[in-house]
Amino acid sequence: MVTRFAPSPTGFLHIGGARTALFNWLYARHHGGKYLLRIEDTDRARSTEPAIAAIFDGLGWLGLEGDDEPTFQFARSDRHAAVAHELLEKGAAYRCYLTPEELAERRTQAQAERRTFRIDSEWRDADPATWPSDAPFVVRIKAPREGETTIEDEVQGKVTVANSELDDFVLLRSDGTPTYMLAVVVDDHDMGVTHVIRGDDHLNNAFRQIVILEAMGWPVPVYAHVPMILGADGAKLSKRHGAVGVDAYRDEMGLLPEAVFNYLLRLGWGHGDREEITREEAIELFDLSGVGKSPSRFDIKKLLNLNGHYIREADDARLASLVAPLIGPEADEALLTEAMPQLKLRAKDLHELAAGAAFLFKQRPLSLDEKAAALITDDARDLLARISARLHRISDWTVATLESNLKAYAEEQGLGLGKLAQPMRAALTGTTTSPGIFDVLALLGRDEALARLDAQASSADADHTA
RNA sequence: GGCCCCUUCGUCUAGCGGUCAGGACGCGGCCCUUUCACGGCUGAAACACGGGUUCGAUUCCCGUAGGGGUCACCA
Repeated sequence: MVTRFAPSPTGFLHIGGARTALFNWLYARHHGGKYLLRIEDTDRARSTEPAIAAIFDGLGWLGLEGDDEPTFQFARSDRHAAVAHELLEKGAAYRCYLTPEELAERRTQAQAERRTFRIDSEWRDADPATWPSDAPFVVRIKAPREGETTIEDEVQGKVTVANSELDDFVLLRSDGTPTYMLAVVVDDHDMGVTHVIRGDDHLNNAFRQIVILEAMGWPVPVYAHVPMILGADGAKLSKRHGAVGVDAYRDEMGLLPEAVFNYLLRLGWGHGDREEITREEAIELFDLSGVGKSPSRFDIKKLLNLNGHYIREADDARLASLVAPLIGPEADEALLTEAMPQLKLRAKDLHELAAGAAFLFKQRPLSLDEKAAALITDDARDLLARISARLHRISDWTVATLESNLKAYAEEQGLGLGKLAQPMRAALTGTTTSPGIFDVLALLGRDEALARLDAQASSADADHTA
C-alpha cells in the first residue's frame, strides 16, 4: 500500500498539513507500506522556492520525510495533458468554448433567479467535427448526470452524493495547462497511491476525482478524509489564531518535535486512555478507525504541557545544545548539560529553559530583579557575610557537603532553611526562583558562588546610602 | 442559499443498549518542600434539544438547533 502527502507550496508547512502528513506516514509505517511526498506546484503564481524549502524543513523536523524522492506536479504537466487528450478521444471529455465572461454572466443570472447554478455547456454534446479550431477552449469532463456516487470513506463512513450535483469541471485550462483535479488523479494513479488520507475539505473533491478515475478505467483508491483542525474559538485555523506554521512552533515557541508529534497525533485521534505516545508506539497503535469524525480545536495549553513532559524526558546534552544559542555566546554547553537535570524540571518550552539557565552565565556584579533586591536587607547582608565566612572554610564543594553544613548552621541559629536560602538565592542568581540552593552553589562553583555571596554581603543598600 | 459532514466535562478524548459516564490538559484544595517547579492525593466540571425504537438509550432511527466543509480556467 502507498500513501502520500501532497502540499501546495504557497507558504510554510501548515500545522493542519503536518497532521495530515503524520497520519499518512503513520498509516504507511503501520502497514509496512510506502509514504510519498508530492509538491503540488501547478499554481505558478503562488508556488515559491522558499515555500518548498519551508515544507521540507518542517517535515524533516518532525521526521516525516518521504520514502522516495518527492514528485513535483508541475513537471508532469505533459502527462496530465496527455490524459486529458485521451479522455477527449474517448468522448469522456469535450472542448468547451464558453468564455469566463459568459460563465460569470450565467452565474449571476442564476443567482438573480435564486437558482442553483450548474454548468450546463451546450458544447457537451456538440459534434467534435463542429469544434472551432481558432477559438480558445477549455477541456471539460463529461460528468454523469443520473444516479449517485457513494464512497466508503475510512473515517467518514459511507457518503453518497447525487451525480446531478457534479459539474462538468475543467480538466485543461484554455492555455492548455492541467487543473488540480486532473493532476491529482493522474499523479495518484501513476504514483501507485492506494490510500488517500487528507483533510475533509477535500471530501467533495473525491466525487469529482472518481469521475475521472472511472472514465480512465483506473481503480478508485481507499479514501480517508480526516476532520480539520480549528482554532480555540472553533473557527477555521488561520493566521488570526497566531502560529499556524510548524516553524513557529519550533522557533518562536521553543517546542520539541516529539511534543508536536504527540500532540498532533492525539488531536482527532485517540486510543483508550493513552496520552503520552512515542513514535514507535504510535506506529504500532495508529489506525484510521481511531480517527474521530468531528473537527477538533487546537489547545496550546495541552501542547505546552506535553512539551514540558518531553523536555523532562529529553537528553541533557541535546537540550543544552538547543538552549545555548538562545542564551548567547557566553553560554557553556558543558555547564548547561550539568545543570540540565535541575533546569528541565522547571520549563515548558526552550525559552523558559534558557531563562532559567541564565543565572549560570551572569557577570558580576549581578543585577537583581525587584523581588530579589527586596530580600537583600541589612539583616540579610549580615547573614550572607556569616554564611560566606563559613562556606569559605569548605573545600569539599559538593551538594552533599554544602547541604549538611548549611542545614547544621540553620539549626544552630534557630532559623528555618528558607531564611537562609532566599537571601542566598537572591545573591547567587539575582532572582527568587531557581533550582535548589545547594545545586546552585555547586553548579556555580566555589569561587563564583563565594564571590557572588560576598558581593551582596558588602553591597550598599540604595535606600540607606541615598 | 444548494450539497456533504459533525455534536460526551471549557478543551482533547474513552464509551461501541444496562457504567457511580473513564482518562488527559486547564481550574480549585491538600501533601511533599529552601523558592519555583516536578511528583502524589483530591474536588468541581459533559452525554445540544425534541420525538421515536426498546424492558432499558450517551449508544440505534428521524427531526430541530448549533458548528464545520464545499460550491473557480486555486489547490
